[in-house]
Amino acid sequence: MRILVIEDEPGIANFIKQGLEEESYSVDIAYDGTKGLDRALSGEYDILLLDWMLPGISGIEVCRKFRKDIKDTPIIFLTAKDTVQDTIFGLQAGANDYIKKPFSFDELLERIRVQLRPKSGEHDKFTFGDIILDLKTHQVLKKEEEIFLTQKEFALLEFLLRNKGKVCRRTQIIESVWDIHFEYNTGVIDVYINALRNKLGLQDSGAHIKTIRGVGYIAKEN
Amino acid sequence: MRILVIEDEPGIANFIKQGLEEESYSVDIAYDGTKGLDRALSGEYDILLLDWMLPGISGIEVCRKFRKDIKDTPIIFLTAKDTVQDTIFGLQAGANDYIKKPFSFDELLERIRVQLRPKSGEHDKFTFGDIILDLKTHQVLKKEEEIFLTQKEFALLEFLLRNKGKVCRRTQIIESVWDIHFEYNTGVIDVYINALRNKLGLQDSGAHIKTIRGVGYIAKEN
DNA sequence: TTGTTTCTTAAAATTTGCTTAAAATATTTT
DNA sequence: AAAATATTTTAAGCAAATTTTAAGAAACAA
Repeated sequence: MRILVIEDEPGIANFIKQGLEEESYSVDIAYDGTKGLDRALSGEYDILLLDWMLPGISGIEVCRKFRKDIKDTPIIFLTAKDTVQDTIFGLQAGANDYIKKPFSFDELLERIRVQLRPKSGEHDKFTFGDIILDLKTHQVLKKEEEIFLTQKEFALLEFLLRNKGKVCRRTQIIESVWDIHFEYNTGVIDVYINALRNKLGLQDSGAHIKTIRGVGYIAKEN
Repeated sequence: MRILVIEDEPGIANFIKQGLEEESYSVDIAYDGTKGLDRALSGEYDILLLDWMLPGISGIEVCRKFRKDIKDTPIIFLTAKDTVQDTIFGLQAGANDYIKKPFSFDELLERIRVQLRPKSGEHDKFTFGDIILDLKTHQVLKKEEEIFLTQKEFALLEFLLRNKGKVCRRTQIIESVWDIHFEYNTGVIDVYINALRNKLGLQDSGAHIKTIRGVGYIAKEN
């Protein structure tokens, strides 16, 4: 993931760069608006962190001009203190989020993750014991042999494996796999978990789907 | 952590409530602006989720009136679709953040965490002697090994550890963990404390749950 | 001691999940 | 278009785990 920081104060810029690199993002810095806009328009970045007050063109100008060309790269504004008004102009200019200085680094990280989340589908293969789920070919293999899963079964398994080792709450599952964002009272999840467990033959595979009562499920390797 | 959801659509409200409770927040719902404002002004909440369109007083009015009295409780607006303008009014009225409907539950969670973090160091891991409680994976570990706790056991331990070193009164416990806000005469707490002490094997762990007669319990490290 | 509070245990009540089968939808084939 | 097939969802009975109640034993304070 490539991040461009457009920020004139070297102290802040380097602080951000260093921190993000520790999180294994790849970070470039531009120290003024003009250079920043140029680099941003190269289109090689996944997200922009944009200071409000900049020499050259102001942050908001950069934002506006950038948005004319590139619509989908998220922009997060780094606004000074209390200027709600700035924030507002920023949002109107096409920013996706804003964060007030001084901010905690964790906060910045979470903002970035929120913006990056929908896009980041890095993996195209997941392993689970002796089972392999391949997103490209949309296949599930167990020791060379293919296990045929239906759409929903596949989607559910994919979700569980994206979160391997972490608890998948029922609400998360119903959101991600079934795309139901409000009320639900259904036992579908149970039925599909059951189907998965049967089809995958998990007994001897070094993996299992554990149920956590009252919460959800977790895909675990032994 | 107590959260008040002010939202007139029961479907959405309950969905949020359920999801947040799975994350072990304590959630109340108000179905219109007037009631919502009343409850919010009681000052017992750590964060407000506020719908824009409400019967009674509008969300923005609630926000404005609330901010006159209480400055520091974060407010997150749940705004409909694309109305940037609404967002902007919301921020001017004193909201801290906004999230567009329909939103993914994960995004809401991160927004909430971001708001809560600076205030009281919202952790996702707690330690207690040689025991680690992990909120993300919903696991309790003791020297690499997992200790399986039920929902209530987990919630109780979490509450004790959030208040590590501080006395937890029985009323507080029954309110936060069992969500009982009135009279109670039950021995559940005792039963669960007992279960915790047994399951956690606290003898040699450098930690213990001390009972304070007539008052409650306290989780202490030696 | 005496009365109160907490501990411990076991059983009752309740909730939650599993498993099936059948109903409702979608998709493919004829 | 109809029939056949496959997928997805609902529903219901059963099983199992969790939660709560209750009651006697133990610990504590006065």
